[in-house]
Amino acid sequence: MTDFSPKSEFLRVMFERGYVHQCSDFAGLDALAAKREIVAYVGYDCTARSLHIGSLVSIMMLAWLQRTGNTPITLMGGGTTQIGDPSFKDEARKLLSLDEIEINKAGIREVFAKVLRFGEAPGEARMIDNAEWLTRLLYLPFLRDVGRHFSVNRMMTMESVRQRFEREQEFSFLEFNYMLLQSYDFVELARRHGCNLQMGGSDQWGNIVTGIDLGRRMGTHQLYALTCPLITTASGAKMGKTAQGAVWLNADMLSPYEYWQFWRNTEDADVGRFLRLFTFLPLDEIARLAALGGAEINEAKKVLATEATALMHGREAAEAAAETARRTFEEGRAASDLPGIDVPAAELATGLGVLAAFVRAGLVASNGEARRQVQAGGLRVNDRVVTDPARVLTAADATEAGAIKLSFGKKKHVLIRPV
RNA sequence: GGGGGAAUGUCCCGAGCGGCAAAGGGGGCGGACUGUAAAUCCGCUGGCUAUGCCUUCGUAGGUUCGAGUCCUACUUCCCCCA
Repeated sequence: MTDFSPKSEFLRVMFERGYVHQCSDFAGLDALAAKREIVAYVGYDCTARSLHIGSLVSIMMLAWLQRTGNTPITLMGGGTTQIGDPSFKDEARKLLSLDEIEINKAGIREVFAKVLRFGEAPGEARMIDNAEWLTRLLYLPFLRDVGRHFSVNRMMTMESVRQRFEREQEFSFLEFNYMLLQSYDFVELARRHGCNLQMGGSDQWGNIVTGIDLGRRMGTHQLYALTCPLITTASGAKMGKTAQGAVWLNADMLSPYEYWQFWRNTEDADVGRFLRLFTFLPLDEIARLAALGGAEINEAKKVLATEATALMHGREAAEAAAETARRTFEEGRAASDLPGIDVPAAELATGLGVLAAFVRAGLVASNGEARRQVQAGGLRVNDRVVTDPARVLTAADATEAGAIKLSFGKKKHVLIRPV
């Protein structure tokens, strides 16, 4: 794989930027890409109201695919989500109701229009839902047409599920069918839309090549697999976890400001790699930024944060987030567009306990935690460390900007606005 | 079908001779040092109207002044024999 030098622009970008983990046939895929004839899909199950940055690598792959003249398909898993992918899972996830799936699907759809151009013409992206065909399958015909091509023996030896069997953990027949459905999706997309490539995370390798196999047995054109590596941070942690949980892509789940902050806090050693994976900046520019040493690397992190945020939330929101961060961290002022909560003026008039205020702002989970943080010196009001847990906030604490700034640690700030 | 073991702080692992808000890790959070980084060191890591009160150890009962700890039944999981 390392000595392969691609002729097509698409594969060249994939290699240069670090998107490639495994491919079923580099040369074959390269030939298709050179003719700009790739029609590639990535499937997204509707397990939450928004995708998180775990899905971002594959979204970027689709974006590059389109930018290099090929055709992307985003497949919503309206059908497969009703089953749940067992790959590399310790236990079955709980079944989602059809209503939940619909809500999630609606939330997830939004993100793709930001990096892909949709339409009907060649080279324009399609959005398809596998519920379209999966919900209409008839059991016996499906078993006879598709099921007969699957070897249970072989499926049980697949890496993605082997642990489940080895540990003798429950593996339901429902889950067992996921692989059949995903494989069938690939065939269906090949037939309906001329799809010839499925991309995804490295954990999807088994499911994807099984689909290629099914295609061959069911007489489609040649299908291909291309997977990207699972992204971890330089210090080995799974990427995309914050105190609040996952790093969501939708603004209603995680504000652009917080999203910007996530990227801003990237480890030094990851800056170059993340710039290549998560921005469209040219490689020479990235090389220059990644070469910055010592404190100067912070400039590169700001570029990363702003570019990555602009991709998901728009240039304007990204610049605003950058500016808020600059005022907050570099000037130590209370930028007015920090996250904030409204508190009735009447309540402030009678006095609001600091502990309760921090809980209300969502910075700490309980009064008890707030109390402990006071002892640790982790809470500040208008940049002054809180030392007295009995302290009461009143309207007099509002600064000239008209708000009270609560800080938890060095990085989390919330404004209390009297209304 | 028979025999033996296990379920602990709702993030995970895990100690716990009847006095336990319950050892120790990991993870997470805060503080110090830095550069909003990493590494390192220190602290915290049930709730509350808080020198006290309330709720936690698979579920439901029982013994006891007092139960995570003992007894009974049930649930789930693991191991051995058949």
